[in-house]
Amino acid sequence: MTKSIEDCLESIYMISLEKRSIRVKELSDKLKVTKPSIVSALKELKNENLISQEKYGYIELTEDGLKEAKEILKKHNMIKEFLIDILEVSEDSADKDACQMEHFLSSETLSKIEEFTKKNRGH
Amino acid sequence: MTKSIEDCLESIYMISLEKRSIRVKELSDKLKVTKPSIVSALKELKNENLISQEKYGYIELTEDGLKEAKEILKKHNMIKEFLIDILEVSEDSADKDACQMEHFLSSETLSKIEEFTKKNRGH
DNA sequence: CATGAATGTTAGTTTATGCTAACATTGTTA
DNA sequence: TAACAATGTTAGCATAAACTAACATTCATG
Repeated sequence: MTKSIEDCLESIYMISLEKRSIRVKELSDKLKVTKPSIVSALKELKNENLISQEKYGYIELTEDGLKEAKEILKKHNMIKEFLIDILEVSEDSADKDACQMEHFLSSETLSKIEEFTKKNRGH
Repeated sequence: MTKSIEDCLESIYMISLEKRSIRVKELSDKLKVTKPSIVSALKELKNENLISQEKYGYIELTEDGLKEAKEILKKHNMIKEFLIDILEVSEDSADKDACQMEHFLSSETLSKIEEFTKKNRGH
């Protein structure tokens, strides 16, 4: 799965935590890309059976999609927590940077970040 | 300047620290991309007057290119140092991850990383 | 010094990610 | 309920970054 498609799945899940219906427009606003860009990401997510959507209808996560999205968000939040709690980065920058880092950081660095945060949070 | 072009400039500088002559082949080996990919990056670097190269000849940094390259490498090393000294990531992963992070990290996160390393190195 | 190996270049293709313009559908409201 | 606003879709284009295949040049050595 590519970065843009993963971002889209992640956003679908994040929105789904607050409201039942998810629309192209909301994703387009959240991710700050145009609606056609969202539509093409959705097409791929449908191909991979991670979401379902009737034409012109609402977007829903499948069971697989939900599982995948949870993992992505978990990683995102882990990095964000590190940036905010350890490095004292502002929430905005932390969110933006975590959104990039989540896509390529080595598993080694990822686990070192997690470990470091556990040990040093609150110091 | 895009990521791939910046990577190329950075590698030219790194190689230049060890030997006088820099060739397409060395860059292609170092960056693990094919020679045509290097050639197209070099073309852009020439356009921006950051390097000079005669056809089929050696690659040299211009004054501007040297300045730019030094800044890029400084950033790279700063991130790498953080990953190694603070998070205790292996050199290989640190190098690989720093090479990605250097391209998009917010200036805020960058300066927080630098600050944190200064304060905590050796603890 | 001729030839083959190494290196450099060009042209063209592919994939990822974005965009705009044009059009289709749906929803709202005067 | 007709018309317009909002939303969704399609088609086509642009750029970045990679690739392969084919070809050009240079170098090294038999």
